[in-house]
Amino acid sequence: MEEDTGSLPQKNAFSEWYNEILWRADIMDVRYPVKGLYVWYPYGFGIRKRVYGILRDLLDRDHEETLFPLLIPENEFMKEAEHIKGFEEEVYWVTHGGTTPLDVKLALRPTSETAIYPMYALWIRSHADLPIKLYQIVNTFRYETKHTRPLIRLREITSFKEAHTVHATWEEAEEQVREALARYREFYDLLCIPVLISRRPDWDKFPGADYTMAVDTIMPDGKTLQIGTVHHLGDHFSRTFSMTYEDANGEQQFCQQTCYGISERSIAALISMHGDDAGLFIPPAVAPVQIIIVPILVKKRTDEVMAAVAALQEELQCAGYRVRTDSRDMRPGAKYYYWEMRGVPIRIELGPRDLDAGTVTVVTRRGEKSQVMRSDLNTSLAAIVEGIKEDLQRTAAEHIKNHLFFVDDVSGLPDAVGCGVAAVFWCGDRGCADRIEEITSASVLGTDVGYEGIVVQEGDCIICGKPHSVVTLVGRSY
RNA sequence: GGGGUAAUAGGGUAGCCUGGUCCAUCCUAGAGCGUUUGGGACGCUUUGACCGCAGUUCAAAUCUGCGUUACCCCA
Repeated sequence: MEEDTGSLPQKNAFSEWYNEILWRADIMDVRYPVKGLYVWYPYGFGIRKRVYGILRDLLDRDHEETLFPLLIPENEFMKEAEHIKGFEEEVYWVTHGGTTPLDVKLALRPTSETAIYPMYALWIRSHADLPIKLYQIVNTFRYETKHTRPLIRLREITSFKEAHTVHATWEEAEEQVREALARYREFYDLLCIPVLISRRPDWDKFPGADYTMAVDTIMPDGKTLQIGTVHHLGDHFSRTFSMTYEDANGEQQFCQQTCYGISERSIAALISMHGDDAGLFIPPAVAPVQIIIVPILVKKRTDEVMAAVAALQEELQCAGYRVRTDSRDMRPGAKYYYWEMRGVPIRIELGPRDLDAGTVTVVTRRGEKSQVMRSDLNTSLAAIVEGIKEDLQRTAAEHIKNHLFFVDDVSGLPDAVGCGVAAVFWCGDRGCADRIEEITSASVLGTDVGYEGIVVQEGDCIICGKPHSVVTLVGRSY
């Protein structure tokens, strides 16, 4: 047994592992005295900054970033009936200004449709104004009554990236849904997180959408985590908010819309997918520190080693790496554990032996150690970074493969769902879905499944046997 | 939605049942000094806690109620 200076709960005790790694790896401080609100440590925020940097870069190709107000007046918020019904139990209201009751209550946005669309209605006049593709990264509020969980179920979502697009036709909007999904897939590829895309069943779609496509991944305990959604809104909101445009024939038409979002659940997935018993493992692309240099100091040669370390850091920085030297007065071993917990993908040790041999010692977060000639360092590092990415992708892909089961018989369903996600054929009938959920005490995640591991798309419904039923994912979810 | 358990230094804990022994135990972490340094160093000195509010009592970390927070189980 390790000393308690070191040991993290094992990852197969996922719940404990997750709770503990958040503060051990300086991601979040969960001790803020309000339920469901948490504090980002600077290191965790550094990860967030890079992850959202990637997301920004992806969207900035053809979207523009914007910022709408946090507060939404009650009259606007209450316009879209389905939307209200979906959110009314979880909205925070601002009711007073100082001690004076407000004439019009103000909602803390649970999402921003009703903040953005009244403005869109003013901005859009003709087909020449379309399409509009804007996004913002904001905090949103939901009065969660179930158990809150850092990064996963929050009362203040601190990092909600929401995009809102407007199109002339339903088909164009549908095309945007496909593009958004492709963009999200690209995003999660860069984070080495494999995803399952599916169309949520009707009863589980976004309130006020024509349909909802969801991006899920599978957590270490086999439960799914929804880490992105894309909604085709049709003209639900444009009718409510009078968003019309004049088409080429001079006719007024209702706009067609989409919206899609990703939250800090993406960070939860990143942590959970790649971490291990020793701590985090952050992909180089988003690691706040990509390379940690640990000097090995012996009294007689301290100055010599420190000079070499300074030169090394300088060189790596110029090569574009985020690199830091740990010159604290600790044993080297203690530093190794420290940076492994924080998921730094590459460690370089430099001591007297390296100095004499003209080498440095490079160790990956997975523990692969190599002596590299100082003169070859740059090319070697490039290869090592590439190897780490492949390692993470392969490991993550295997995890999904090992937790996704094709099930063609009801008797196998509970076991499959007990340890992962089941792919079954389902006829689309609500009664059959209820039966599936009853048997598994899990949820029907969705149809139109996008995952390369699934080839057969049609078969007999697992409940009623109806032919030409479609592949459907079933799983327990967070 | 329903139930359960818990809250003592920065983190983890003992003490609580049976109130007084407690200006609260131990591990870890923090600060200072010195010796060390290729996988969690050592010595000396030192800082630091009974979740909040009410109640019972001569006396509360300990008993009661409420609140807050956290975790677990079931739907």
